[in-house]
Amino acid sequence: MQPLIEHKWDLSIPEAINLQKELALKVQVSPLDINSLRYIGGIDCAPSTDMSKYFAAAVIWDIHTRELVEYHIADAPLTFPYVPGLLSFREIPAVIEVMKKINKKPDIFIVDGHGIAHPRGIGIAAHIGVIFDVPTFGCGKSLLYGNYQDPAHERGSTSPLMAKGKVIGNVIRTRSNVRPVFVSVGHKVDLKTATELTISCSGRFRLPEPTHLADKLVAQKENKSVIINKLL
DNA sequence: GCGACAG
DNA sequence: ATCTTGTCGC
Repeated sequence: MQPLIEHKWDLSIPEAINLQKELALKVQVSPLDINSLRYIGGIDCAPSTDMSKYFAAAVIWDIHTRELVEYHIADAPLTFPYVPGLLSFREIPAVIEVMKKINKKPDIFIVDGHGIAHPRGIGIAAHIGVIFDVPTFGCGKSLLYGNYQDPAHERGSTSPLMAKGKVIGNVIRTRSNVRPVFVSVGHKVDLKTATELTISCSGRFRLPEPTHLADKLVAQKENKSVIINKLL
């Protein structure tokens, strides 16, 4: 897979913010039938120990068999600082590299991070969706933007994530009595479908299976040879 | 001006 | 993201 929209990544912070405002205009929130989704992509990233580069892991998980069908890892130089709201500029260069290795294009991608639940409406999940023009949504482990009431403690409970009087995502309890995850649309999908998919991909862990697997895979970054056994 | 602040 | 032990609970 290759990005359809290409732009510079070595930008100053003000330039990056302006680019986000432009790209935010291209974000599409549209209905997507959950029954048409079988191959679910999962993406997660992590910096190298020496902080000189960033690794990105991509997995493809079959929601029918509930098994991993493909996985890859890649890296790219780390050039951008961590600034809340500008995570895309640190991680997407590595994501572009793993995407190049994907053989079977997934029906949708779940990205570790936020979608439109972002100060300018374009978190990393939305940014990836826009430049690759594929369905994506974000599943973050903590809050970046918005307000919410804690959802009930039972698995499957949800509570709307709000900002400026609008619903920008859902806070979802994927496991009973465990901290919830923050789901927001990225591109070419609707919140209801993203929410239902998150719940149907979860159960064993706090994170939905695709993201959980990508998380475990990227954690093996520096030793990428002994991973196969431990992952399957 | 004072907090908040994905990974 | 990462530095970190034991411990509580399903």
